Amino acid sequence: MQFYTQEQMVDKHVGVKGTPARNEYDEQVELMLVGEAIRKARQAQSLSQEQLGELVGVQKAQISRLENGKNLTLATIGRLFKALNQSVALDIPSIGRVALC
Amino acid sequence: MQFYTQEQMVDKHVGVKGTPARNEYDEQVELMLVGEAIRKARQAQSLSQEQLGELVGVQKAQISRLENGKNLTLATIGRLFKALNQSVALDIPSIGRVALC
DNA sequence: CATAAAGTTTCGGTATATGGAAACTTTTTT
DNA sequence: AAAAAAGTTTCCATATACCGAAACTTTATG
Repeated sequence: MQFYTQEQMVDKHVGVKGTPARNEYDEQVELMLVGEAIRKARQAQSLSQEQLGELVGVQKAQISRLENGKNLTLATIGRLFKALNQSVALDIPSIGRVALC
Repeated sequence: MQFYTQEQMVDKHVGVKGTPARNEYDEQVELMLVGEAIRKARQAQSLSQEQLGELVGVQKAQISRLENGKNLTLATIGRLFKALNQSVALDIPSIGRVALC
């Protein structure tokens, strides 16, 4: 019986690093990770999506989309963590950090 | 003679923290800082906007816009620093870091 | 298992990003 | 100061984000 790593499976079924399909896949994964971070932050404060929506000023549907990696822009992320009362920064090692809220 | 801090001037002429006009202003400032970070990273490698454009696969006009804080999305930022061979991460203290490339 | 609460998806209209082409402006070099 | 290089802006068509409303699905709770 042969076993495969996650990386091998993705290479095989999506494409290796650098191919257009793989780039798009990797981007999606990153966005989903950001979404998951939002979800964790919300849950850590025991808020429902609806409650967070009220804090931010959007509907629960929008919160759901954000937590699932959709509609994520820098501005949106900033507004969200601002409402959650948490800092977010873009960290670029060679330059420093840029606070988003 | 009366002197004012930057913060006081912004409070007075744009609005205090929390007002819609001020929020929009602060967002713009953040985006410009990200743009400046991109510019610095490019210059550190002695690349022209045109050369960076070739690396990323876009025209120099687009690089110019990005460095001036326009058209900046997570995906765009990720692609850009990838081309510059530098890591970028979203840093959310309570949760951790999410790499964008 | 029935009901409510929480979360997700679809529809649809508006806003913003994408990025090429080309004109234009600023900066650098000679 | 003329020419070249670098950077910016405008125009424009297409794509994606934005986000409300409402239907729908999943997960808790009595």
